[in-house]
Amino acid sequence: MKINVTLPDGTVRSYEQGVTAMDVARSISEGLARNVLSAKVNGEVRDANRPLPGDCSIQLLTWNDPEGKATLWHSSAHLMAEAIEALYPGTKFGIGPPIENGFYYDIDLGGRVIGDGDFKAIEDKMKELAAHKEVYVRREVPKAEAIKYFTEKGDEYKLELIDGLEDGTISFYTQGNFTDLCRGPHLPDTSFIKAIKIMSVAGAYWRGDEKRKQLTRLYGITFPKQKELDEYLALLEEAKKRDHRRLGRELDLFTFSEKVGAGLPLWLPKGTALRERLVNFLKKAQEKGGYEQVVTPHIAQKALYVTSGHYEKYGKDSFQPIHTPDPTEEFFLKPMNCPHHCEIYKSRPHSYKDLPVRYAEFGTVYRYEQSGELHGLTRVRGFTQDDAHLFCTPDQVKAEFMKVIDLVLMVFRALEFTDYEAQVSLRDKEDRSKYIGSDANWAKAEAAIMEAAAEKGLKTVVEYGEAAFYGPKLDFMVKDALGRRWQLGTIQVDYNLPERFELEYVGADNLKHRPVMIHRAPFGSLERFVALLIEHTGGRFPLWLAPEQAIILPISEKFNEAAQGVARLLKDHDIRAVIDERNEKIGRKIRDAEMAKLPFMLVIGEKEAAAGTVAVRGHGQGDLGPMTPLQFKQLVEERIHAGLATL
RNA sequence: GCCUUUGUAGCUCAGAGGUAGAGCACUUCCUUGGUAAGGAAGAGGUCGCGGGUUCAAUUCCCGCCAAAGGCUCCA
Repeated sequence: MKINVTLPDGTVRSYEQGVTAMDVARSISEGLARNVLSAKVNGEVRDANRPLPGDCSIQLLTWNDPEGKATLWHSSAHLMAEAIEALYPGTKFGIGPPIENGFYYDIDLGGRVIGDGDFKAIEDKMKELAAHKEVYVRREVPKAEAIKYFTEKGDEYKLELIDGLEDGTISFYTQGNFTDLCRGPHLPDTSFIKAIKIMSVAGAYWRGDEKRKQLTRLYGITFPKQKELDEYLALLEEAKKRDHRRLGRELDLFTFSEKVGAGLPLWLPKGTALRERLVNFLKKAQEKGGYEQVVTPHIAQKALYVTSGHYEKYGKDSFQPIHTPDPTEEFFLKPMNCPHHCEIYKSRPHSYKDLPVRYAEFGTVYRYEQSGELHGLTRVRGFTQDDAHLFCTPDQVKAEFMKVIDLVLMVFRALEFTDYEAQVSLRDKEDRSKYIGSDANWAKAEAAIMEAAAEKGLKTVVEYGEAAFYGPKLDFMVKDALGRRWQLGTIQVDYNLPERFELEYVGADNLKHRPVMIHRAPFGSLERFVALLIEHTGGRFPLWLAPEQAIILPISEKFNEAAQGVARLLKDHDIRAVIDERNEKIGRKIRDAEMAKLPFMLVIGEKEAAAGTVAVRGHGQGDLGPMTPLQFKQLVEERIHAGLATL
């Protein structure tokens, strides 16, 4: 009996029944066989050494395929588990999947504590086992047998996992002395794993439930070549140089003080200048879009948040009430601007002719984030949202929503965030108790978001359980230097707060109607947005945003006066320039300016002073030649326009 | 909040049971120099905070605070 195997290029080869993907690889070339980690058979990723099911199309997977990487890492997780079992007998195992960069295994060490001092021993053991070229053996087992095996082993975690599986779909993989419940697929043998690094250890709740036991999660990464591990580690080091917490200090943008409090950023003058420029940029765009600025206080009475639902939802987990001499009064720091904006809307009657009404506020809010969650500027306890609330009639929702999408995308383009993901954040499928409002309202809101996103041709991913408690969201997610996803822009459709606040407008029928609210923030928060902007630009901000656009460098102190003249001239033309008047050589001044990532350096010495010019040098570009301050001003303007031309 | 790790000068870091060191930054002086670090001198630290052990703690132990990487959470 022969079977026909179709390769990705369309060629069909004939093999004996029982042939494996690895055999196919070997028949093509030995070199290929050495690199095959697993194979996609009729679209399903399987072990390379598993017999092919019959006539099929296959794609051999190597390190260059994401699924190939996942296979290596998944098998590495098993290898790590084997090493751990050898080093720490009695360890129980949770789950050990491959992830974006490497793999982890959740383990229960029965009271033993593992720290990074133990990593070397685990790595060494893994290397030793890998060198044994242990074969990964797949075996399909009946559920009863699987239960028996892990009952005898005393591993309640695996038993719980088996409990959720159907009989007939359960498989074990064994390599060396270690057997695991696993769907696979796996490598042919452990020798494919050449370079091994245990990265970190963390606590992780079993099944992601904080009410259940916290297991020890060990993160690791492996590669088929040592060189690739070295390169990966070097890449991580490079990424750390873009960390906004580091650049924020180096570029004098912001700081924190233990005395002020964790998660309460202090913006330094340069950071403030950057932030103000972002604010003004958006304000201008919003004015064009028919928004009106409003201002609301930082605190409000408890009753406001009882009405909005925030009190019930977050009251216990937020900053606690502010008291006054009157013991019956309780004020809260505002965690959101929307309740205040609802009250502004309510302050006067509205006709359908006035809608949509768009209230915008750069509103600073305070949320008591869990201490373990605080992270630089991306997760803080006091931050400013570029918030706005649009009150519209039901049939205006979609058009308004689409306009907001345009605004968010314009902002992202202006700041060169090309790598974002649009995420539709919906309710938790199981637990509806976390949300307010009727199913009908939620259905309407979800439909509005889906339709608007679709009509805008936006590629979206859907995430359940990510909605706000009052409505679904369209979130714009961006990754930081280390690949962590953060929500920046957000747009939310809300049928619920208008109900709670009893918002109304008079329709053409002279009857009262309920408006629909759209919450939206293109940046999300200034803090988080600036953090991501720092990481994406590496501190080399777009010219229009740079806190300082140029630094004037006198060749010697003799030319400080000439430099001041140039500085005045540039200032008159709205170019932000400073002077380095230090008693240093020009080479030193240039080096320091380059390190400070200043966009332009203007050198002024005898020649320039006489000719009324400056010698311009671009950051990372070298000498751009002499020009007059006015010519330089034109250069700056051209560069800014070129950068914003795509808007 | 939970797990692991860390906390020494403005920054990056070394150090040891007997009250501390380097480089850079800073100040002063010399130098007035043409495109990525000129030279010299000086100043600067309650070794995160609070307890405990000890003749003696910054070092060992405990608690707290803060930070890092995760988990959970995220209006």
